[in-house]
Amino acid sequence: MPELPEVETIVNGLKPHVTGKRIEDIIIRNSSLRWPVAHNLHEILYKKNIEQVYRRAKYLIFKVKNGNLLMHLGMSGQLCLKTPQDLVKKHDHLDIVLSDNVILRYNDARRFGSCLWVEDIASHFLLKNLGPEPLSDEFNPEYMVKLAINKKTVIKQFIMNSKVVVGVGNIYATEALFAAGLHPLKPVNTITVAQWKLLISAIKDVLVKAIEKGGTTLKDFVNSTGKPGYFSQALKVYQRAGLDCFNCGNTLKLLRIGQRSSVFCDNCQNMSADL
DNA sequence: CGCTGACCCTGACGGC
DNA sequence: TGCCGTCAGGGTCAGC
Repeated sequence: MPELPEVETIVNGLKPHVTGKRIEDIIIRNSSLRWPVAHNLHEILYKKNIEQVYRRAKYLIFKVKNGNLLMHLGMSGQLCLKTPQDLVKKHDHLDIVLSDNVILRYNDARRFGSCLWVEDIASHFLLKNLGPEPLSDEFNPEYMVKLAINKKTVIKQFIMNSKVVVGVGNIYATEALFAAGLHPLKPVNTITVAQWKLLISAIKDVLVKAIEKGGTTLKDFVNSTGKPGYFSQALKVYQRAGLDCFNCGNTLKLLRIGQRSSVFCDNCQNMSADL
């Protein structure tokens, strides 16, 4: 469900309602997420103040005294602001009850998400090997050229690898490759500096625009207030296999790359080194 | 070390 | 109406 723009949208929505609030209760209805939710989470967090809320990769981080609550939404996770009057629904696995009757409610049908207590973010095994943020200056052509030397990995899997760069999931990888005119199966050691420049700008551009639209709702993405995002209307190739390319009119093709579906235009997206 | 595929889980959808 | 196969925005991990 959520890629970087969706998590960013949720974090931005939560910030004003959560920052500075005190944790009054933790209700765990189902602890079997990607990793088991600690049974003593209540004791750890009780009466602690949420000092800060921010995003790293696709993780949401709630900073409190002496540590952090690290959350990931997996494919189907939702994190919404609720009140005590809101009914508990199917797959509402976790409530973080805050002062002023604010409830942060985690819902996740597939339970691929996680909720972990982490004392030191920098050294945590889930975070310490992550690559740079895609919207940072660290994510630049020189960095990618250096990483791609001698690697035959195909470009789509490369940009979706969080050790290379974080936050680029299947939707935005697909869209950025189309925008940059690069075939998703192109080996990374054949990509020129000019092509890296084009691709990196395309990734930054698609992520920024998606954040501006409040994320992409394909099926069930909602922000912290339960509203959808509107970037799906701007998608050029994702979920459009078999339809006409907006650029050239050719039929868009579908491939499976690393168990993920990949839509592309074999006329506009080429394998060669020319631009 | 790097890459591939299996796997975690529920739900929606299409074909029969 | 139901059963079955397939697919879905994520990421880890074993095995080669």
